[in-house]
Amino acid sequence: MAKITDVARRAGVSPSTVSYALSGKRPISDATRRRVEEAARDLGYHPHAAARAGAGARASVLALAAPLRSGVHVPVVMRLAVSVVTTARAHAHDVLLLTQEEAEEGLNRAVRTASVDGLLLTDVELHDPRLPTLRSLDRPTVLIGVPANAYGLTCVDLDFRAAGEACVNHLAELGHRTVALVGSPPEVYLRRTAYAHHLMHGFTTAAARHGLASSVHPGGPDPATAPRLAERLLHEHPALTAVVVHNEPLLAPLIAAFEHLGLRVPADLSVTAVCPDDLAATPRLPVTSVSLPADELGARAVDLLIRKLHGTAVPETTLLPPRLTERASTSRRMPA
Amino acid sequence: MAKITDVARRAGVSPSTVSYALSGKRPISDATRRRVEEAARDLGYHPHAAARAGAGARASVLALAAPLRSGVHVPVVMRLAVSVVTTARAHAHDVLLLTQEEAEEGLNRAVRTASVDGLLLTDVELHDPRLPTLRSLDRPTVLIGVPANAYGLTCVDLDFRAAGEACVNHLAELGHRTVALVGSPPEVYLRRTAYAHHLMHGFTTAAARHGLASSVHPGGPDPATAPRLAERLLHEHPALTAVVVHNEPLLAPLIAAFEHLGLRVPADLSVTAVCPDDLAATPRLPVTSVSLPADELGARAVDLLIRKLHGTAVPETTLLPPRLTERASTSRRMPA
DNA sequence: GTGAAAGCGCTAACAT
DNA sequence: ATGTTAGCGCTTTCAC
Repeated sequence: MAKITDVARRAGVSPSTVSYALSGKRPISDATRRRVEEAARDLGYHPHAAARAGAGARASVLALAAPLRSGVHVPVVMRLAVSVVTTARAHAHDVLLLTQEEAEEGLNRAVRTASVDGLLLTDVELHDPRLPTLRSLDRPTVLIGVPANAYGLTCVDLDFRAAGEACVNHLAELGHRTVALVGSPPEVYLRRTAYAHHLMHGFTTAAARHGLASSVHPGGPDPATAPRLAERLLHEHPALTAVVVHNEPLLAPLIAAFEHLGLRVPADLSVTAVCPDDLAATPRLPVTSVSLPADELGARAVDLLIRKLHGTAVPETTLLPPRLTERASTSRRMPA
Repeated sequence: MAKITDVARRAGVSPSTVSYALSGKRPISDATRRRVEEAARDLGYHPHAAARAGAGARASVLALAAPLRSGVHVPVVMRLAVSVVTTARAHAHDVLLLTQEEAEEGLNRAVRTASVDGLLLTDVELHDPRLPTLRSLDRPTVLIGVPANAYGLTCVDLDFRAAGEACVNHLAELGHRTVALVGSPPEVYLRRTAYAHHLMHGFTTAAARHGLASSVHPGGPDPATAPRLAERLLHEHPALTAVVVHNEPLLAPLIAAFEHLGLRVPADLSVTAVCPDDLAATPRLPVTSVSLPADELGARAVDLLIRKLHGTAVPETTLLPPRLTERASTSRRMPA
C-alpha cells in the first residue's frame, strides 16, 4: 500500500507538497501538481483515512442508524438505505450501517470508535430517547422523521400530516362521508413513531374539518390478517365508503379481502394509500396514493448532512409536500 | 471527547497502562485495572479507532459489498445485511455498507480510505470480476456465494445445487414426470450469478438422473408477468405437473395465476419453492419449500470473517445443506 | 511555491 | 507490574 512518502519520493517533492497538491489547499505550480498526480496514479495511492482523521481531518464516513424495529416495512427502509449510500458516495463519503437496539450507546460508540463524521437517524419517535445523546455528541445530525420538539435539530421527511389531509380531502371531495384509516401496526403507535403519528393526526383533523365520520385502525403487519380486518371494518362501520391505507404489506391483501367480501373497488369502496409509488401503480388495480418518496428522502437527508459538515446553515425542518396521484381505486361516492 | 491521556491522568497511571488495562494485552494489577476502568467510565472514554488504526491496530470495521443489481430480491439482501450487522456487533465490529456498482475501485477505496479490516461480498458471480481485486487487496474476505473457482477463497452459501436436487427428488418421488423451473430474472443468469446457476444446475441434473422431462424459465421480477408466464408454461408443456419456483416476488402471483387458469394446487399442479421460510409458510396455501436461511448465512459469513481476522484457519467453502419442508403445495401426481 | 517539523490519539516495543 | 518512547500516515503550522 503506497503511502504519501512513496508518492513524495517518486515525484521528487516533500510529503506536505503531495498533501497540498492532492487536496488543493494551497497553490501548487502546475508542473509539480502534474508530477504528483502522476506519481499517485502510478502507485495507486489513496490517502489513508484513519491517519488523516488522526491529523484532525474527517474520516468521510456517515452513520445511518436504522433500528429496524418491529412493525416497520423493511423494503422502504432498504430503499432509504440504498439512496443514502448512493448519495453519500456521490459526496465521497461511506456509510456505516447501525441497526442495533442499543441505540444511545451505539451512537456514542460509532462516533468515537468508528470516527463517524455525521449521523442520520431513521425511525424517529415523537419523544425519541436518542435525542439527548445526540445533542451531547456534537456531531452534525439529520433526522429522517420529525419529533415533537424539533428545536435545534435538522429534520427531513414527507409531510405526513399533510399527506393524511390530502387523502381525506380527496375522499371528501368525492363525496365520501365515512372514512377509516388503516395504519401501521400497534407497536409503531405505541412507540409514538413520528411518521405514523403525524399521518394519523392529519387524517383525523381533516376528517373533522370536513365533518366526516372517521376511525383509526392499526393494522397487523401480517397480510394474513387482512380478511379479518376487512370484515371488522365493514361490521363496525356499516356506512364506510372509503379507506386510507398507511401500511404497505396490508394494501394489496386488504383490497383483495374487500373484494372477496363482495365489495367492488372503487364502486362500493374507495381506497387511498400512502406508500411508494411502485407499490401503488400495480397493474391489477392501480391505487390512488400519496407517494412515499424513500429515494428522495434519503438523498435529501444526505445532502443536508453534507452541508452541515461543511458548516453551511441548513433549514431546521424540511417537509416534502405530499403528491397525490389519482388512480383507479377511488371514485365519487355512489348515493345508496 | 476524553482521550487516553485524560483517563491516565485521572487514574494516576501512564497512557500505556490505560491501553493495556483496557485491552487486557498484558497483566495489570487488579487495583490499577479497577481505577482505570472507573476513570474511563467516568469520562465516557471510548478509544478512538482512527488513532488506533494509525498505531497498527484494527479499526473494527467490516465492509459489506452488496451490489443490489437488477433482478435480486431486495428483502433477502436486507435480511442478510441485518444479520451481518447484528452478528458483527456481537463481535464488536461495525459494518460499512457498499452498494455501488463501481465494484472493483469501490473495494479498493473502502479498504484504504475507510480502513476496513475485512470484506463480505454478496451477489457473487461464477466469474466474479471482483476476485482479482480481492486477491490483491490482502484483506480477509468472505464471499456469500460460490464462484466457479473458489480456490484460496472463503465462501459460504446455501448449497443451491443440492437445493435444486432436493426439490426435484421430492417431486420425482411423488411421481411427477414433467417439471419446470421458474428461475431468477434473465439478467441474473446473464451475469452468471452463482446461486442462480448452481440451483439451475442441481435442478437440471437431478431431473436427468430421474429421467424427468424438464425445462427452465427465467421469470421476470414483476408479479404482473405471472399470468403470461403461467399460460406459456402450460401451453409449451402440456404434460407439466410440477413447478419449482426460485423467484420470490413471483411465487404467490404465479400460484394465483395457475389457479386462475383453472388448475388446483396441488391436485393438478405441485409447486415447490426455494425462498425464505416465512414467504413459503403463508396461511392461504403453505408452499413446500427449501428454506433460504438469509439470517444464518449472514451470521456464518461474519463468524468466518472474524475468525480469519484472528488468524484462525477456516474451511474454504461452507455449504449449508438444504432443508426441504413439505407443506400443502405438493402432492402425489394424479394419474391422468 | 515548497520544505521541515510538530503533533493527532493510540499501541507496542523497550525499558525498569 | 508499570512507565518511557518511538512511531503509524497524514495534515498543518511555521519558516524560507
